[in-house]
Amino acid sequence: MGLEPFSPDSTIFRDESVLRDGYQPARLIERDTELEQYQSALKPVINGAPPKNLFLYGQTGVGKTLSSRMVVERLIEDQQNIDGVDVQVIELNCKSLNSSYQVAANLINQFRPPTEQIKPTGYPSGMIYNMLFDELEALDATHCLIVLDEIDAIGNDDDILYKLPRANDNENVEDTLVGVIGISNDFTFRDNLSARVKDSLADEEIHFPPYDANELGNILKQRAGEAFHDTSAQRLDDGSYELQSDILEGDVISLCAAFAAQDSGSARQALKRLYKAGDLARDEESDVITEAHVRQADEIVERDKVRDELTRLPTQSKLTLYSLLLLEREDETPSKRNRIYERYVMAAKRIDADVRTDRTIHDRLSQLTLKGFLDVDEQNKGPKGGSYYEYEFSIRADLAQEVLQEDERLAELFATDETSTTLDSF
DNA sequence: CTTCCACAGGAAAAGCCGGGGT
DNA sequence: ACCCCGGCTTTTCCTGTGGAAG
Repeated sequence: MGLEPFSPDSTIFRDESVLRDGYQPARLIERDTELEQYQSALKPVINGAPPKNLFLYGQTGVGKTLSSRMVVERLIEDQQNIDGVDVQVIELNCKSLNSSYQVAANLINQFRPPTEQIKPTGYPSGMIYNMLFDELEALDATHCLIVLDEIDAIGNDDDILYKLPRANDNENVEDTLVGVIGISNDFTFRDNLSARVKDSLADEEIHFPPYDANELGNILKQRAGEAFHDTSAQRLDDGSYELQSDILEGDVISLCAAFAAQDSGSARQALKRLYKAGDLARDEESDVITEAHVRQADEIVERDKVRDELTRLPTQSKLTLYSLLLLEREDETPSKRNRIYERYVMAAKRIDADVRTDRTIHDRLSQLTLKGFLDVDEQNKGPKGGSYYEYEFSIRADLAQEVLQEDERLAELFATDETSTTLDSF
């Protein structure tokens, strides 16, 4: 087959990395209140006082990590001109760390040179904290701020969130003033923290609300100005942006913003759509990004997201979906729980999975509905039928089938299914 | 210091049943 | 009177921990 030669873009993207995750814009917009709050919460540090412990929370893609990084950078820069204050900051993403122990071990390794790294397991839990305290004590600094991103990953084991904020009070560390900044996507995480942690960790809480369509629009304009050819963004006095572009058709930005606002209020989601729309235009060798590209991009992004969530579902939920898929094929949807359960039992037996009771499957169905995969319709026919729910797919059935087929355990259901359609012998 | 086991605590599942709307 | 929803309680299962034993 003939390959097209690679050649750099001349029409759409000037610098597409601007639209990627992790790009740090020169200016973080639409988060003024939060930045201000954050900065003022760190003021004690500059005055040489013990730092406050902070807790930042809000959904993904609302600027928590970026805000934190910017404020911290600014702090480090400014403190250089101030005598008697020397701040060190260490940042740790706790995403794949699910215990206090692992967080502590990783922190220690961040302090140590590569030759003196410790193993991530094996030490008594008391010792690991002492090692961490020793490292903090030995720091050549007056303050140490520890930023723990995605801290909700550590789950219920919140020991370290008690020990670190209290390190000074308990005289574990005396020469360095320690402050903890926790960042979390999970609203319930804070509530589930033990009382002693809640007390010590959250001197101040900063809430990051989702962006509205207008705010997302400005963020997109700001980035678009850098990302695309023949496009420039101008910041106005009121903080909003004005865009001039030969690449982006009129409603492209506001449409991306609207889709993302409706979906989650996440800047990441909005940027993804814009990026994807640009991709589509490039693939078509179009000179402009049109509204149609955005609609198509939205569908793709949305589809990928659903796909992702579906893949992660436990086997029992997938079996439940499979049952509904069978009914859909037989034109029996919407369908009530009993009918779904019949199919479920057969399917579960066939792949040798545990067969749950109908009560449990009922719960699964509610969950799936809550997640937006299914739609439910309440029926009530009185004495000659009673009341019950009818379920049907809210997502496209072929997408569900696609994902289910990829599941190892469910694969054989489809394998036999292709050759003989004996399943509807009931 | 490792390995093994027992135990606890929590989460998922099962079981129970009153209620709601027609 | 029909039917099953959904809250509540009980049971079972699972995982992680700490302590004892090798």
